[in-house]
Amino acid sequence: MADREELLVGDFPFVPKQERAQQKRNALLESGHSLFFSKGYEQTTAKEIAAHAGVATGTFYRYFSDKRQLLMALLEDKLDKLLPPEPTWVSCDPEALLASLLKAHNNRLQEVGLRRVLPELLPKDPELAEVLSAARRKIHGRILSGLKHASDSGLTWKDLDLDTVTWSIMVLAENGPEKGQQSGKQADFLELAKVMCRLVFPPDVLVKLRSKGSGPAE
Amino acid sequence: MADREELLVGDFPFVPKQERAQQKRNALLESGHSLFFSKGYEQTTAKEIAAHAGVATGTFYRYFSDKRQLLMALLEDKLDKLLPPEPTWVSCDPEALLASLLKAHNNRLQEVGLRRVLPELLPKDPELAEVLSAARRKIHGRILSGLKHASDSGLTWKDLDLDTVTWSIMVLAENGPEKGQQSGKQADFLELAKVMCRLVFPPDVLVKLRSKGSGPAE
Amino acid sequence: MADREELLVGDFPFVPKQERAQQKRNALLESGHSLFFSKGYEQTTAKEIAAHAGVATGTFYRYFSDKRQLLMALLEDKLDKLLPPEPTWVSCDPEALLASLLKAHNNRLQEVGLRRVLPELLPKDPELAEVLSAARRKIHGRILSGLKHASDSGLTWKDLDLDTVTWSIMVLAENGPEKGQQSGKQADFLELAKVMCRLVFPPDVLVKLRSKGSGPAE
Amino acid sequence: MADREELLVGDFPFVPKQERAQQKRNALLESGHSLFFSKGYEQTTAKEIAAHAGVATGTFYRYFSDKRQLLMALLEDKLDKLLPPEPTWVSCDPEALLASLLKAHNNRLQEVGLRRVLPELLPKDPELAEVLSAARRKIHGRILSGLKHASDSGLTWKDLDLDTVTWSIMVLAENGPEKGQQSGKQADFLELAKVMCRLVFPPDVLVKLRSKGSGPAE
DNA sequence: GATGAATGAGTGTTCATTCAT
DNA sequence: GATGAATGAACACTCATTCAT
Repeated sequence: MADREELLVGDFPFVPKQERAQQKRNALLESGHSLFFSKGYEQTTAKEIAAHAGVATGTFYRYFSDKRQLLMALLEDKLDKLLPPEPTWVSCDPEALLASLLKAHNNRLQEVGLRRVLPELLPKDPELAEVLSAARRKIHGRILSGLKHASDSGLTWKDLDLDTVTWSIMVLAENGPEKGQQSGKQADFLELAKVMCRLVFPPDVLVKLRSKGSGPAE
Repeated sequence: MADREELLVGDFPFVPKQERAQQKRNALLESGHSLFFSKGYEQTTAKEIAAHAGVATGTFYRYFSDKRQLLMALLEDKLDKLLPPEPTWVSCDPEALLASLLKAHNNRLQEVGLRRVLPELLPKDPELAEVLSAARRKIHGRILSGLKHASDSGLTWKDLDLDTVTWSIMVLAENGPEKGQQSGKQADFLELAKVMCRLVFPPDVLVKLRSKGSGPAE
Repeated sequence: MADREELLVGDFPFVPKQERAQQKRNALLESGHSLFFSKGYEQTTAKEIAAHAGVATGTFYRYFSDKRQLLMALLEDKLDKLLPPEPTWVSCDPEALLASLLKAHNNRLQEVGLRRVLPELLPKDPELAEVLSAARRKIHGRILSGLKHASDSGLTWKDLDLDTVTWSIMVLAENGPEKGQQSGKQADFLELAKVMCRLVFPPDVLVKLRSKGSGPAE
Repeated sequence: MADREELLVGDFPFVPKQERAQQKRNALLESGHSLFFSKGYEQTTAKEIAAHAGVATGTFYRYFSDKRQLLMALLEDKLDKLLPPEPTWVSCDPEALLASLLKAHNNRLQEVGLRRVLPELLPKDPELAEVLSAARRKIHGRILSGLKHASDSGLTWKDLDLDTVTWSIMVLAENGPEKGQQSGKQADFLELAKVMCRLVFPPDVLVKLRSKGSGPAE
């Protein structure tokens, strides 16, 4: 890859093999990520990933048993970053707060970039599906837990099923505005946040929260 | 293959060629549909579709210029069925009405079964993407128009962006409960309908509508 | 093909089957000819030939065992027309006479149009090659015989091998000017005739022949 | 495959990769050449060429983008060898000289062996046709230029069109005796040379040239 | 460890030929 | 006889994976 320097300088700094290996592995992961993202999974060949990472084809198979495994590694790497923090619903301005959370979450999604490959693979890779499903369950749990806090404080609608609301929020966040090029208008994050808040809080609660001034954040 | 009728009816001399051809074409469409659905588009070969339909490889190419064209034919066939009617929001029980609409829509989606292939192909087939995008725009338009009616009658929230609400309803309907195998809980249609109605009507409006008596909707 | 008329008129004129068959056979031959000519042999499919002749694919195989056989039939049909008459060398103006013969021959070649397919097939079809070789031997024989007449009358060069001269004349005629688009200049038939005559007659013989007056040729 | 050298020389450690690759490329070229020659272009499959060269199908496509490209490479390789030197007409024995040139040219043609494929491909590959046409124009130019020299020295017939003569010589040389298996007799090179010389020089000029003894070559 | 040339099963597609109607 | 739908072997070409160097 870029080992020429060592040869010139001698074996001096002696970068531990493991570290060099890690670099290569990361380069491959990174290349896989960017190629999967831009061309899709099936359309990306192992050779391309290797070339893009500056290593030989065979090297690819030293670090990953196959293309699929690289994807799984990618997922493990990135999936944690995808997990949003448990949202705080009770604040002086839940709408604005939620909007900023949504924006941040969307950026993470964008950066992770797996939206490009997942739909292609989920249906035919049950293991992958399970991994992802677990992640979604985790997210679902966090949101639900946040809602329960608010609900326990009597701040939410009484007639809505919290589970359904949770699920709705998650779906709306996942298919967030950014993806919405397809549908006509680009709803912006604040409007989306308002919609979500409407599902959670009766309007008067929002007014009350706002009037509290500096509501203590969780 | 599909000669069963003759067997039952006896030797009615001539099955018109066109009809036989239609039968074969349909068998291929059907096979394509079910294989695409179960294995995905890329993983399904023309040979397999032909075999599954009980014809030879070459026969496939008599009826369709290639795999993609079969998919497009499938889409044309099914896309109209996918279009939901413009929902009527104003009724004595919008929630129940909406729930039944959602259920019907979901059945259509299920039957059409393209959810399996579309995610795989959309990113790499701009024409297909355009066709679908147009369909979604149409749906979006219908929902929005329905909401406007209700809004003009002063029945809706005043502080929510109709476009965003429309988009939210569409997204929620598309990713409806059935798909929710992935996320833990299966929200049922009525709960989902309630959530949607909350986005549209203030609770007191719903009460008023209900009290109006038995207005028959659609 | 165009049998609908009979059905309307009844069995009245009763075109003998053989004749109708001949018509179809000829239509197929003609279609084969024109398609082979314009697209080459391999590039022409049996289906196309049938369609162009206005009959069904299967009908093709009633009249010809396969594509190759149609070509052979074509050859037999056309090869006789290809045979030039034994040229008369001794005339008052051999050059002009030869030029007109060349022109006529070239027209025949053009019309027959097999130059398009023969090169493609000769190397891989020994039987075809033999048929053609026989034809060429026949032509060679005719030219040689003509030359011998002239030679016996003492009109030709004495130091040239008649066989080689014959062969040269044949080759030049076959690759005649028309084909010469490829090489830069388009030699015209008279110049070519002069060249051929130079191979046969010493210049003074030509002068003598010319002075003989108007001997009618051929 | 072609490692015989190593076996003889011992284990000279590294056969440079490039050299191994060249060997394989050459083996493929050679296989292509011999298969095209014996079976024709269309009848030869890439798989066969690979098998004949002792490599796998995929390897073929490492060295050549497709079958056609291998042919083009073959042509480039061989076309230069095909170009005859500008013939020297003025010598003490033009006939003998020409005969030996013809023989040499014929050997080259034979070795190149493209006569087998060109007729098959020329009509349907305009690029190939252009490449070949250019080569022929070059040859035509060389011959014509040689003839002009002789003509300027007043050694040639005055009544023949030089262009036509040039073209005739070229055609005769191209369809040289060797190809003449098809026509009955095998004219030999000397006789053919005599014929060509007759087209260029009046007999008395030849006598004069011969009597000169050691005529200076060009 | 790293390389990249080699592999060969697998893909979509064509077309000469057959055969039920 | 005539039809044209059906056949299936064959082709050019790709790519995940292996392995000699």
